[in-house]
Amino acid sequence: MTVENNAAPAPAAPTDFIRDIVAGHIAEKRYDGIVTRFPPEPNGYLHIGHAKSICLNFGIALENGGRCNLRMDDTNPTKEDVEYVDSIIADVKWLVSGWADAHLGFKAKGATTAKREINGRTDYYAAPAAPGTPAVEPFFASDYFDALHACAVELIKRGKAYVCDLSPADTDAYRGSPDQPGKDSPFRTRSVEESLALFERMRAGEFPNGTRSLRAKIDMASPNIWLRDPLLYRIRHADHHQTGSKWRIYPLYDFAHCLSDYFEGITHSICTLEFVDHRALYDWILEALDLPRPLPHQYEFAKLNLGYTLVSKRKLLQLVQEKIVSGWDDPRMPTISGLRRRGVPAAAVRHFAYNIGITKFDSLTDVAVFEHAIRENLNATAQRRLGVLRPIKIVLTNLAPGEVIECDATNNPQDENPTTRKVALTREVFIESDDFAEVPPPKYFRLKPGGEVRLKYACIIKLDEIVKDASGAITELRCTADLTTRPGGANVEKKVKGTIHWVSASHCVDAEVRLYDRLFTVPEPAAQEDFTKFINPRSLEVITAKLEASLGEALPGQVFQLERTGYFTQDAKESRPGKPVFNRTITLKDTWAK
RNA sequence: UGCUCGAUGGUGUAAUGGUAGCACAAGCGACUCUGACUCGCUUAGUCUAGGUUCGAUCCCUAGUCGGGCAGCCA
Repeated sequence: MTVENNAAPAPAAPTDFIRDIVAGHIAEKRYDGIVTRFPPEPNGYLHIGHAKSICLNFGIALENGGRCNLRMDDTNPTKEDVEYVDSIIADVKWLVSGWADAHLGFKAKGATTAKREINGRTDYYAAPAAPGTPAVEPFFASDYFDALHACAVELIKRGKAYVCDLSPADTDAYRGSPDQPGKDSPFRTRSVEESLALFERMRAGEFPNGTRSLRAKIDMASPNIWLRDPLLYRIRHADHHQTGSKWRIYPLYDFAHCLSDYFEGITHSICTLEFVDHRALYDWILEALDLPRPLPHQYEFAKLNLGYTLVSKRKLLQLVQEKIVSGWDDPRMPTISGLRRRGVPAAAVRHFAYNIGITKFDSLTDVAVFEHAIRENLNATAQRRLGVLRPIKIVLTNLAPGEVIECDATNNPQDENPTTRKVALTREVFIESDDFAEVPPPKYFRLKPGGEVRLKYACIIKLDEIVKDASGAITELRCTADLTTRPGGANVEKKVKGTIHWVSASHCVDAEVRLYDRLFTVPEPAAQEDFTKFINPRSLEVITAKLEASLGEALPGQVFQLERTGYFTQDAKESRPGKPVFNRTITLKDTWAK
């Protein structure tokens, strides 16, 4: 069982230029309801950049009582895989869970488009699953291959598309360049009948890859390159992860996407800025088909750039393939699955997405904004525990061997009515080696020769003696515990400057702890010629820590604050009973850092 | 040098013709049985030049700078 953390308050709904547009459409009653979609290609794992898009699309659906369809944009069989389909479903569900689940658009398993007539015009509609449908799944663009094919045939019949025999290289050459108009393909004037026949033979698999294509007949001299008779279908003798060997031709993005949006009744098709130039084509295709229902429209926003982070499926794939990280879900990865494994709560990701806003400005977001969202959430929700990362032994000489003093430790001081648990104080305890200095720097609050410090929840101790071995290394610190400073004792109110964390040497568990740091040493790894040269050599440090005994039974998915140290979660993948593994989600802020 | 999108403190984002605000970061201070949290204070901004207007971050013109586009990828 996992414990989900959605307890932190949700931020107020943001406003931005896209939400303003939607609000305008609602005011003028332009659509029956608001339907958005999140349409990843299943060729990699989702990352923090996708989370921004998910939060936007689901947020708009949620705020307007609408729906956001999850759709696999799987029109290129050679790059896609079911592994990715499965991970995307899991990641979207995780991110949306406890927030917009009710607005997540899935379809009945196996359902595809329904063909129907509206006012004498042919229509295709892909309905969402009715409430209570037992088996559901995401929408797939590949579900629409039949409908898409019919639309392509219709376009040919209308004289708006033609089969072109130009090779890929010649197609390129004929396209011209941004400042040079293209020239018409010699096949542009081919008859409708001939194109229809050839397209059918393409579909039947009669021609090799690249020998022919279906093209829209628009304008080879258009200043917009995407209007220079763009390809609609290509021949691809490849099996598809959903449709098997049925198809030998596959639609391209521009043709499939606008129509998939239309089939699903999408009202607002939101994508990133690199598609601005495609919008004219999006509109052209839908308008060329004379479709009976209201048409969707495309709106673009700037994708996320995050400091010290890579936000590109292609580059993340490279990290995985070159084994620079352990996998897509390596806790250092900015993938949703990596963040989840790291211990980042979904609510923190959502809060972050809301905080950064939606604009058309190509910005670089400071990773501190993300870290703040994580700490803010975890501070409110995480149970506190004691754990020592780099132990140094203390002997409390006035406690008898075997003597156990039970102390009440607060689980979360942020709670309105905080609960407590028992921790054992014994003769031998560990403290953090950072919390002792034989030669203390200025303004050092912690344990030092002749000094006093409070063991949190226990009592004040005084350092009497430093014991060293033959080589001069410190083996233990001998201290006296002032038990009158315990809660309820005569001197509880005694103030010392430093309060430190500790664990009993006899009441603790050893755990492998993985200390993660940022993966890159430069703010913009993507801007480097070779980002693999800027991997942070200290992005992972593995230590054996001494943790409070209760952490031996920690639940995966639950994030704890090790007091004064940071937030940690049990590794869902590699932690084993009796051999726990913890991941550091993030450190606490440290304003004393030397 | 075609088309296209953009530019507000260090960073990100509000203000759409009427007091430039918020968050993060940074600095200082208070509090503290977490050098955390919280609280208070401080530093710091409308790319440039014209124009319209009583009034311009906002509208117009020109410029400057930056992003994107020439896959049979999405």
